[in-house]
Amino acid sequence: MTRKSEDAGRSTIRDVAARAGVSASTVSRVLGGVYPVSAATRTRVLRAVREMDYVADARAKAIAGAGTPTLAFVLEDITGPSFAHMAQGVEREAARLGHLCLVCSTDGDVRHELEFIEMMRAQRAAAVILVGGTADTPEYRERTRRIADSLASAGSRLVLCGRPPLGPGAPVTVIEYDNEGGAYALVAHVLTQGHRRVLFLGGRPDHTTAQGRERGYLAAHRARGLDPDPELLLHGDFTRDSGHRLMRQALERGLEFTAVVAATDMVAAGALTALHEAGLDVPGDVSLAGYDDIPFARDLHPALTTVHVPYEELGRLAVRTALGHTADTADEHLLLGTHVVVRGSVAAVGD
Amino acid sequence: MTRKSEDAGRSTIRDVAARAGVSASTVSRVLGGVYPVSAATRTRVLRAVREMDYVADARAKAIAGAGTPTLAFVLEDITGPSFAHMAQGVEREAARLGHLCLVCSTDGDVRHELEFIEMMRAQRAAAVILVGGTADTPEYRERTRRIADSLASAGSRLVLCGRPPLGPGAPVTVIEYDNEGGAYALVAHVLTQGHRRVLFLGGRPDHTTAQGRERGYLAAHRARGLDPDPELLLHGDFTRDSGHRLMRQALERGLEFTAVVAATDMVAAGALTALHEAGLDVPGDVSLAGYDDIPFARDLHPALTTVHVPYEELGRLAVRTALGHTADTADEHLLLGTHVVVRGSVAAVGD
DNA sequence: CTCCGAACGGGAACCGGTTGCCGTCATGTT
DNA sequence: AACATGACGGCAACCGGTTCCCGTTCGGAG
Repeated sequence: MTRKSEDAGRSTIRDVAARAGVSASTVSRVLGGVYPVSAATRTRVLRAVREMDYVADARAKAIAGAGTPTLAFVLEDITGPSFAHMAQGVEREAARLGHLCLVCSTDGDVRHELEFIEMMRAQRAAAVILVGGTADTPEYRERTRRIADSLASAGSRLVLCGRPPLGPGAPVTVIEYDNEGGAYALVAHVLTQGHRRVLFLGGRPDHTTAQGRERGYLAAHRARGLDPDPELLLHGDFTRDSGHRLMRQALERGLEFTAVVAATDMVAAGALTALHEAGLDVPGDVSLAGYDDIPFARDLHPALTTVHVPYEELGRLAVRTALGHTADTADEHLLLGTHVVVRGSVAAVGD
Repeated sequence: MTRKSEDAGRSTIRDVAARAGVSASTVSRVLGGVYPVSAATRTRVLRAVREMDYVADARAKAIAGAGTPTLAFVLEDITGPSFAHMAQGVEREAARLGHLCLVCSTDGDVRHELEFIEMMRAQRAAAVILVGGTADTPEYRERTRRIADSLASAGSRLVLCGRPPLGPGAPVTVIEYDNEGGAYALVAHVLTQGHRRVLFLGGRPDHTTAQGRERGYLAAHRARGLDPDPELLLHGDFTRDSGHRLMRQALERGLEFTAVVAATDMVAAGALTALHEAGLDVPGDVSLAGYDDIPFARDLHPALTTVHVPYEELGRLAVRTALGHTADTADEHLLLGTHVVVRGSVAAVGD
């Protein structure tokens, strides 16, 4: 057994110092950077470091004031394609800037979200990024605002990514994309094709993202002087299964419609399968549109007309603005644009 | 300005102690747990903690020997559906066990992977989980083995999740699923339907996952005394675009085949679109199968026959076994089973 | 009314780093 | 040859916690 030198990773800066025959401060200086150290000493120290396979403890560094800050993001479900793209944006930008990322999924449970944020505060994360929409209730706003204050006073910052602001005065950075505008444009496109009964497969009624898209759906109708049948406004969640179930129920109940707009591409995918199962042709018998422009949208048959959202960019921006600001920066709000991607799933009515 | 008490987050345990009129040790004891503290003192301390919104610095705790260990996972691309599910498994299990997760994507770049692992070592992560296959070269094995030793000697552990072992003696935990077996079963199913010229849309030739699936493809043929035409074995990567491109090229080159087996569902999705674009019917003109059973597979048209892989379970297991073992546990190797999911995209030949 | 032990709380050392301050030594000037 | 000067490197304090060890104080038993 070569225990002596093989007890590598456990070694401290003092062990390295001892082996190099210098003091701990000198090792720190050699590793740290700019302080003048003679070439001979530097060489000895570096050799010791290499031989012992020494890596400074990042946590000790952090506590001593050196060390790169960590940043954290909290999301509902990493397997959702749009979440995943935001996460990718966050992670890439953080990596580019040399920061580490902590990640937590909450499964949509507010209690988990709270716990995690507390942990992030304990970790002294430079910023906490909340990714994706949520149920918007008064309690939620009050709670989140308290968290924002708490983080701000600890020198950190809360970032809401794809989630609306909390109202004026909260120390929060918000990077959103235009749910309502995107849905408006999409539904306008569908109406332009002559459709008049457009089924909307929405999300949970209290979910901010779902609400925005629903508002767009309604606004597009009103702008043309139309008043959509309330029966055509269905609620579920953002999963593929929800789309499948809602669509099947709609067909069973004999609802009449010539087009379907789904709150997400996932929902649209499930709906599409339900339509196929019912023997209906898309877009021959009924048109279909989604929202998010996930990569898969092109591979549905027919390829899905949808709304493109710059998810990765959203994540990147969140990181950049979060790190660019200090505790007492005013609240900030960026709204990214979206655009309709026309593919084959929406046809003119009666074609 | 109520600066006095609002300078919350920045407060240390000594500040809290001062406000409660006790020593830092006492605060630590109240918060920490089991040491006997009188009810009166405890109350005073807890009130001070609440008033100051104090949270102990997790990094300081960690360095002092208390504190929950962190664990880290490194993957190629969080937006890949199968990676995302593994990530979800890792994250959920870690959360259940009260651990925090660091996450890094490498974009398939080995240099990034190395950098990140070094960072994880600096963070003194309890375990580093490498998620997903990789290019398997001698250098890779040697390098990874060095990393494994390095982590082991630092009291941490390397876990390979969905990636093959490094050879005997490396201090590594491996949780794999049976790529070859799954592909074998899938291709056997296709051959049973009477297909004899089966196009294989593979991944990168040096990628471990791709290799396993390719071996299964070959083995299934040989088991029936068949010798697949080498022309039918194509290489790309695991993306949707790769599947699309490969399929289109195959059609342009006039390759003859009655079925297509794709290395992943993503590849299959791209291939399906290319087949549709060429005016071919699936499974009428050509059968198609994928691998991974991502949620979307059901919503392709026709629904995709594929191989189900317990990705989330894989991630959970990785965490559990990683944390269950100490530095000098022998290397360990778990192989999870897979099974074929028959949907509509493979039909009997000549039907 | 002592004496003893348990319950409680404080001081100080320690975890593994960084950094301000100061002493030493070798050099370059005059 | 004496002196100023700057390059190096060590000591010790500090970051924010935990925990060992020891001194008080208080209660009950003898």
